[in-house]
This record gives sequence, C-alpha cells and structure tokens, in this order.
Amino acid sequence: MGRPKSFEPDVVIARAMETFWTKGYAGTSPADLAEATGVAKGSLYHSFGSKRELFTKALDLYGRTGSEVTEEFLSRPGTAKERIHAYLVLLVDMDLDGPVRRGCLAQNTVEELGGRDEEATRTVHRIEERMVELFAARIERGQRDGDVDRDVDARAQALFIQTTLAGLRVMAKTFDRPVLLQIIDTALARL
Amino acid sequence: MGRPKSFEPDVVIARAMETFWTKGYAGTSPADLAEATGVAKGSLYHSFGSKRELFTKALDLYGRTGSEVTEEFLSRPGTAKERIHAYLVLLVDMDLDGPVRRGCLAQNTVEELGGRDEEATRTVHRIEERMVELFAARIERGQRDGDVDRDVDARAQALFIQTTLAGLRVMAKTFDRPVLLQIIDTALARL
DNA sequence: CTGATTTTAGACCTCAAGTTCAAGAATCCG
DNA sequence: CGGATTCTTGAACTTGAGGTCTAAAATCAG
Repeated sequence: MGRPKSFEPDVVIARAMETFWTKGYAGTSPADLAEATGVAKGSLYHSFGSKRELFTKALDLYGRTGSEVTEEFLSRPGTAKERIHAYLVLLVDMDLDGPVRRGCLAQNTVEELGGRDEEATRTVHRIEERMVELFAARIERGQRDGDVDRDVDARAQALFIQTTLAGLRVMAKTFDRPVLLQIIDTALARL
Repeated sequence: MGRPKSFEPDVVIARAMETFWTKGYAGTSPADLAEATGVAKGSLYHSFGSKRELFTKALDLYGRTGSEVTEEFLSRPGTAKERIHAYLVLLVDMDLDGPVRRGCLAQNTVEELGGRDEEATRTVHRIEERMVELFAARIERGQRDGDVDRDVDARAQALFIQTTLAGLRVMAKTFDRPVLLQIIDTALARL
C-alpha cells in the first residue's frame, strides 16, 4: 500500500555508481546524483538516507558485477596465461576507452578515502580479495589442465597478478596503450 | 623593502604537502592548511594565491624529494636486484608506518583528480616517468656491473617495476605486511 | 469515496569551504 | 622620522554542499 516508487532502485544505484566512478566520492554532489539518476534530491534522501549510504550500495554493486564479469571472462576457452593476459588487456582498454580515464572505482575509493573511512576500506579489501581468489582458482584450473606448472604457488601468483592489475590501472591514468601492453607482456613473461 | 615574510615558504609548502598527503586534496580545507602551517588563511592566500596553487607546489616538492631519495637509495652498495628489492620493502614499510596508510601523494592525486585535472595529471606523469628512468638506469648499471643479464630490456623492466610499485601501494592500503613482502618476492623472482 | 500510507519534488535551512578585504604591523629608503 | 612598500590576520563575504521538510500525488483497504 502507499504510493509506489516511480523508479527502479537498482537502476538508480547503477547510475549513481557511474557518477561516483567518474567524478569521485567528494566530487559528486547530491545535485549531480539527482541529475544523473533523474530522481529529485528529496526522493533520493527519502529512499537511501544519505549520500554515504547510496555510495555504499554503489560500491557493493560495483564489486558484485566486477567479480561476475571477471569470473565469466576467465572461464572462457584458453590457457590460464591466455585468459589472464586477455583480461588485463581488456581492463586496460576499458580504462582507456571514453574521455575520462576513470580507472577502478574500488581503487579510486581506497585512494580517496584511504584509512579515513573504515567501512569503505573493508569493502574494497573484500573486492580485492575476491579478485585474488578468482585468479588463484583460474591458475589452479590451469594446473589441472596442464597448462601451468604444478609447483607454482597459485595464491602467490594471484596476489602478484592483482598487484600488477592495480598498478596497471594507476599507470593507465597517465601512460598510453602501447606502454601498458608492453608492461602486461613483461609481467606475464614467466608462466 | 616592505615587511619581511614571517615564515619560510619552503617549510610551509612542506607542511602543506604533508597535509594534502594525509587528507587528500578535497579533504584538506584552507583552515586545515592554516593550522598545519601555523600561518593564517589570509597570509596563505596572499603568498600562494589559491589552494590549488599551493597544492601544485606541494606536489612538485613531493616529486623532487621523492626522486632524490630514490636515486640515493638505489645507488647504495649492492646488486640491482638487491637494491630494488630493498627499495620496494622500504616503501611498503613507509606506507604501513604511522596510523594513516596515506600511500603515495602522486598516486593519490591521479586517482582523486583523475582525468579531470590536466595539470595535475601531467605532473604525476612526469614523476612516474622519472621513477622509470631511475629504475632503468639502475638496471643498466647492473648490466655493466655484471649482476643483470645483458639481454634484458632495461626500460621494459623499469616500467614493470614502476607498475609493481604502484600496485603495491594500492595493496598496502588494505593488505598487511607479510602479504606485501611475498608479492615483492614474487614480482622480482626472475632477474 | 474515505482514510491510511507511502512517495515525490522542490523550497528551504545550515554550515563550512574557498576566497577577499580592510586595518594594522614591520621593514627599508631618504 | 615620514612615506612607500610589503606582509599579517581575523573578519566578512559568497557559494554550494549536504540534508530536512512540507504539501501534494499516488496507491490500496474497507
């Protein structure tokens, strides 16, 4: 009962996510969110409580969709090395695509809110940890498939790949594509 | 002629740098700067023009001192691998030291101001490029000294190390020391 | 239809960020 | 010392961020 919502909360969260991603947390004002979502400020506050709470939902959504995309992409046909290489290239291309070079929302968040925001930091840690698990799982599958050496430490490699990924997304803010592709090749040279 | 400055501009810039580093650009208010530097807001504006200009000077200072420290540290006795390894460990420890996990100012800047601030982006690019040069030079010296293979591409390796470094400083925001040290070992395993 | 309930949207409020200013203080020159 | 010049500072100003509120609108139960 009562008047029904005139918008799909998930759609609004997705639009908010895009805006936070592009403009940063501090750089996004309630007015920006209202414009991006097409929902008036008052309604946003009524539904989500505060900018901060909306951001939390946006960051969660980012983590979920990101890990789904990653899992799906890594599972496509190919060796572990091929798939991981392709994944890094994909991310670089996504980062370079579009006029904004917005990088990774999770990373931007932890850089912007640093140690000052306990909850955001924990959320980002979970997102990163999940990525490491996905890489490790893919490497272990490679070992079962026979395309990765039996004696590599899957988790250690996965952590290294996640670090490379994080570094690449920083570098992608100021370096150009050929350089980034070269870095990927160098990083994945062993294997 | 005229009343003399009551403060050393370089000292003020250094203090401002610390504040921006700890709290981020947007997170630092003129009031914060006044408190951190011990100079009244009005004076800061009189001397530096705007928050943005002060930040530019702070970021430049960061780049200069950073590259000096790096150059000095890499040139100390040891093989290229030993020195670079020690340098990465040093940075990780500096990042973990203190209660704030502030990471790297240059990196934080490019993450926070992203593509939206052309000048800041260029400055950070210069800082990163300088780091790559220093790593490359150290690797080339290693080749002359005989502790690095003659046929490694020094610049490619240097770019890779810079990427690892950037990634580590992201990871250092949410992971703990043993993990980070393991990543360093994995990253520098070849060589 | 009425009333209960929920959502909407824009006006409204408060406060701090970022900057400017006016009045005074310190210095050098002649 | 008087004046020119530059620096200092707290107060004052402007703007927008972040959030609240209220009157109207939409829905459903009875």
